[in-house]
Amino acid sequence: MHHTLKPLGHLSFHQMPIMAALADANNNSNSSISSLTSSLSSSSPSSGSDEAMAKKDSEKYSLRQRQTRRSTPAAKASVAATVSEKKTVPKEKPKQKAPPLSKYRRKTANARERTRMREINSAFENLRQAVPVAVAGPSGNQSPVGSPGQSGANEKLTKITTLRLAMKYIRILSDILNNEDGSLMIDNNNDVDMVNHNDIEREVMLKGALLNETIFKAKSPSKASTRKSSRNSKPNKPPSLNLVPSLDAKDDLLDLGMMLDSDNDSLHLSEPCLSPPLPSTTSLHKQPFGTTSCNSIVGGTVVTPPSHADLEFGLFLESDADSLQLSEPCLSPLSHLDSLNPFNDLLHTGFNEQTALELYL
DNA sequence: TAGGCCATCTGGTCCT
DNA sequence: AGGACCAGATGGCCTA
Repeated sequence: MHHTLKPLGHLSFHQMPIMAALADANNNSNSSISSLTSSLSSSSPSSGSDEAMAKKDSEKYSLRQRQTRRSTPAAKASVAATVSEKKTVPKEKPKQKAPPLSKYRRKTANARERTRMREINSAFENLRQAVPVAVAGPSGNQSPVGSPGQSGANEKLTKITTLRLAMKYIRILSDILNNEDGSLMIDNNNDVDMVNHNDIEREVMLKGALLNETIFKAKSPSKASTRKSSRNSKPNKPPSLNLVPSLDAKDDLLDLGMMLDSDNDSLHLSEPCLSPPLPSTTSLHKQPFGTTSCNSIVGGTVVTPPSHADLEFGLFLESDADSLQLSEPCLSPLSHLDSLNPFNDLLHTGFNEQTALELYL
């Protein structure tokens, strides 16, 4: 895989402490999810060894592990009671099986389950709309069908294919945004092949180029040199570790000011349709692309403020509670980063760090 | 006909 | 207690 741990940083700026805590709390409890995600990532061309395949097969059908009880006081007490009980009473009684639900409750439970599944399917449908047809292009090993309305194919993407394509699409967009030199090189040959054969992806690449160009222009030589000299006057220091924005960060706000207009709700580029979706209220986030980031300590955890990579999801994708859509016509939806992060829901609902990472990779 | 995909039912587990 | 979530089981539909 070309994607290393680096992208995790922009997944977890807000959620890193939460994710770490979740990873800690959910330790050893995510086997089924990880087996799912490992099977999802099996579309990667680099995951082809027989050993790995065999392992995946064995994982695919593995049962989920029983979760250890949460560390609530009541749970702790019950665990302690169980332990002491085991010590004193070697023969434990077989646990009484819960009686089956009444007909009424079984019916209502089924109805709820159907509703839940419908919501999931609805979210999948939104995701299908968001994934352009080309990501499933000829070089992809997914089914050769496109998103509805974008091609003549009437076939619907399966759920698993939709997830894979979404991951691939995000990867493509991330690759584009990760290239700061404007060369738009994508380090995944397979993705390059897909992108080069599709209008939508070409458009994305073009927008990426415009974005890079805009950022480059914004840092005009004269201003850049003056700022550079002022920066050079400061003594070299290690990345600051505090909660308030450092002087460097404030300086960087000037950079941002060159590029951004602001209304009450959002920041946007003076040039239309190319604004990074920075939350206007969070000064820590107001760093221009390509600047070095300083770290902060939040609750004893070192948190890396977002570089441009932190913004890459938000640039192209718009997310609400259960949908993920391309923002149109502009690249940026101009709303808050949290709401734009397609993993936001995952990160706030019990996914641990490893799961989120595997999903992203 | 086998295999993939899906919807639904069901029981277990966790959480509020 | 009841709801949410999850995964196994099952059967229907479709395609190669």
